[in-house]
Amino acid sequence: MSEIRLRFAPSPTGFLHIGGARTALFNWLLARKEKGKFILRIEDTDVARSTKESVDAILEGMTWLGLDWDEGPFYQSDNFPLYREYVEKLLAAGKAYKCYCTPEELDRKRELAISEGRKPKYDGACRDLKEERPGAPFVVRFRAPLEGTTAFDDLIKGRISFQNEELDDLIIQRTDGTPTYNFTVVIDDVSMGITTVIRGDDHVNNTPRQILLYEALGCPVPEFAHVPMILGADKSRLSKRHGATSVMAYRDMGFLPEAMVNYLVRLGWSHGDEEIFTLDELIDKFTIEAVGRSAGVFNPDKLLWLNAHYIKTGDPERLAGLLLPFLPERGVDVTGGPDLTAVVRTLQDRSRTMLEMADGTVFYYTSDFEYDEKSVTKFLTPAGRELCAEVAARLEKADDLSHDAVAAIFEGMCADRGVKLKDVAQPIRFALTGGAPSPAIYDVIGVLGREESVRRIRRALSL
RNA sequence: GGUCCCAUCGUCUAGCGGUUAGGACACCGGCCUUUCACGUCGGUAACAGGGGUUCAAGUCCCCUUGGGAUCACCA
Repeated sequence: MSEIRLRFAPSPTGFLHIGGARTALFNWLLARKEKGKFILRIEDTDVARSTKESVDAILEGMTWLGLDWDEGPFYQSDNFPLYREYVEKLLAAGKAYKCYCTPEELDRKRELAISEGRKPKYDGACRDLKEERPGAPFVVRFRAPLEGTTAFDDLIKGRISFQNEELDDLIIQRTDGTPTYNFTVVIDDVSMGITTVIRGDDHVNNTPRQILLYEALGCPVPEFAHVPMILGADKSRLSKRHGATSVMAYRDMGFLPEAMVNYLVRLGWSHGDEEIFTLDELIDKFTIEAVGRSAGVFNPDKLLWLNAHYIKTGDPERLAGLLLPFLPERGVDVTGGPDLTAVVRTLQDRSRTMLEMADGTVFYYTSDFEYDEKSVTKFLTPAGRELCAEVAARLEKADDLSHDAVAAIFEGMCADRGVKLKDVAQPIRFALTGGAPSPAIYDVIGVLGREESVRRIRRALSL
């Protein structure tokens, strides 16, 4: 069997959004699984709406998710001569014809049809025109069959069929000579040798027209797989009012790409009871047939849970690197402070996003924070002060600040003084962190180091 | 409105004729505990409705209802 060739073909009119990313992911996974090719094509025939910024944003999003492409990016705007050639070919074969109807005329007919309760499809006024009208502006329409049915076996949805009479003669070339979408996709998918088209659900209605075009061109029809839409909590199409829809916005909100990939793939696809998948596992286990047929609601809570999981189990060093961009805006400067990787280790279990983790780093790198007055009286009671002073003294003599060693110091003190751990840990936590929820206090001391820990305790005691 | 698609806990889903309808997120309890978390144990919660087919239907068929997509010289 020949190599499978798939493509992701976004139009560069905005950033890479959640839905597009999932479509790209499914294409990529199948390509990797079947050892085929994954091709990136930019659909920028709408010159007015397409921007370079959007192209960059889409590539950035793909790269962030780890979806690399084997060929491209190709730009449809580079293929205009090719499309023109095919239009001529169809025209010469009588499979397309020139239509001189003006947009105004068409609008009028459409309105009329709707008001009379008829289908608003092209009436075929120019379909059988005997002669050309030199100099007159025209569009080129595809001569679609009037009867019969066009059907295909969707890899996800099963057999879908349409009555040809429902389809009208679509415009393949505009008055200005530029080609239209339904035509360019077909030409490109043919010329790029695409064997399988995985795309959004919103394209099912375009599929029969495209199949007819393949047939008119005498080209093999690819397989189709239409992936269901992603909806917001109110079951309407996912949009800004449901929250961020840009993939990169999630990076900026402190999400890890592996969490996003894992979430996206599980939205509409499953493998038994499994929830957590690495990219490699996905390549191994993914099948397009297992993708569900119904639309799914985007659930930020579950994404958050996955993100927490990947932060918890992630490599601290890598996380430290990813954390860096979030620190300046919090006034955190790691130079001269505790080792960031060590800091990350204490925060992994309690951070659901890198943003939360970044917040958690602040006290480590702020040695002159303010102590809240109310809390001072709450934690630094006479007894608390006494205990803190002794901890400082014992810490000063300690040469090992490993978790176990610090634990031994605290436990030893509790035994000597006959107090509960809580009685000493809480005042110390307050002295070291300013009272914020913090990682385990033994670890905080270990990360802060002896000098800084003692200094902070003495400073609190001086209040 | 026409056409097309879809329908299991609130959400993502398992189920592919015979199950106490399973898992996950969220939620609610217990435990753990130096704060906050993590973790752990347990709990609430679903086959949209109606007809068939069958010894047997969440699973197959039809209808109803509900939801979504699409009907451009946009992609």
